[in-house]
Amino acid sequence: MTQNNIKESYDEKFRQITGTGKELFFKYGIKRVTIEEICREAGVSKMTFYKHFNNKIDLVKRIIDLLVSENLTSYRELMERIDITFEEKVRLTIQMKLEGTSEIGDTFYDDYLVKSDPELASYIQIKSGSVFKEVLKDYIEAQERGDIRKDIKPEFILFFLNHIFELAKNEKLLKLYMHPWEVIMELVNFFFYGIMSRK
Amino acid sequence: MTQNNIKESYDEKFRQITGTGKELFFKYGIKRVTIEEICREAGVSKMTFYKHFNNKIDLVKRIIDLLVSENLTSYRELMERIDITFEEKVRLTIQMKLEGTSEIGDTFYDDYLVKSDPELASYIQIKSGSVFKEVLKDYIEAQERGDIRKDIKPEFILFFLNHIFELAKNEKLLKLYMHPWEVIMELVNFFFYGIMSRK
DNA sequence: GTATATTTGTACGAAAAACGTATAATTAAT
DNA sequence: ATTAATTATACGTTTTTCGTACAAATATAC
Repeated sequence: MTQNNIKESYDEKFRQITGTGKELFFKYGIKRVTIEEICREAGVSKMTFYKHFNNKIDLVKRIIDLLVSENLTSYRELMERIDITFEEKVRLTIQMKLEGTSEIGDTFYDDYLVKSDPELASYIQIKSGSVFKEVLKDYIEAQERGDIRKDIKPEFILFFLNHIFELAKNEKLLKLYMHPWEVIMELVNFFFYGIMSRK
Repeated sequence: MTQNNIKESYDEKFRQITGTGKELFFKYGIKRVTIEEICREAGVSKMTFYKHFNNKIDLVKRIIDLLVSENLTSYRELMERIDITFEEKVRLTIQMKLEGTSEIGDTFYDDYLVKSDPELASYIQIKSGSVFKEVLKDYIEAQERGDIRKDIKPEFILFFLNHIFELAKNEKLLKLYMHPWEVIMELVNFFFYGIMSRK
């Protein structure tokens, strides 16, 4: 029980920094946010920042770590449920993405600074890869069980899944529907059933 | 007709710069956007920028000028219509604001740089004041015509109108309704009829 | 109380970014 | 050929941001 409150205070600062860092990065992009700004907003001195992180890129990596682990946790919880079908699990996975729990790719991978920093880019690559592998495993299992038709590559499914939201932003597509979420629905249904009417 | 195309090219650059400047300022705020970035995005050299503008603040002022004049034009067009009642005109004015035609106050006045630069702040004050005066004049006339009840200060009306959107962002208010636009509708109806049931 | 761990504020030099200007070359219309 | 405008490059200056050092302050443990 020794030094318990001290450690808590230490972790609290860590959370404050990663929290406001995430917020500001999402809003303005990594490049436009300064360390001093993060400290100011987080109510933390600059020295404390450097106690926890080497530099801005280091902070970004820690934030990515947090996001990935949070995502994986809720993804696993979802996949372990036994009260819903596989199809419903996939639909919920998409909904999770929609609600913004998994912003890693969208926010960080498109960022200018990320693109110009090859080391950071590969870090994200590797992290994303680990998630990719886990999801892929689930899909291969689902295929073996017969939840997915056998004559399709699981990698193709993941690829399509990851690009649904980019497709949904396509202007020509958006014009065909009243609301943006209708486009998503259409794409998701297309994803499950193709163009054939259900028997 | 001499030097016509040259002038057009000149104006074209002006429009490109103000256009992308407006876009970037709206997205990230004035402080976070650099002149070089604007030039890059606008496809214009830095020298050309300085042919047209003295510095970033100068560009901001020109953008405000454009916004104000655009707003006034469409406002006047609206008020000159004879096919709709005064109430409908006011409702359309609010809708105009909603659709983002009049972003001057919301985007520029809240900006950090604007706040820290007293000269720019007063410039916006004066510009807003000129719009305010014109609208106020219309409302006094409407009051004389009997479109608005006599025992209310026209200045109060304008004040409330300018604060509707801030009110609509209030979290406690938002929780009471399903959609954000419902809050606006409620506020607008409250604005017209108070709490009394219509006879 | 004292000792220990952490945070803070200030100040500072170094590095990087952005600013604003000068100059010569380029483009395009007259 | 002339004129006006734009561009590319380079450059010195100013401003911002970075990362660190050190002393003071805060809070907990013993």
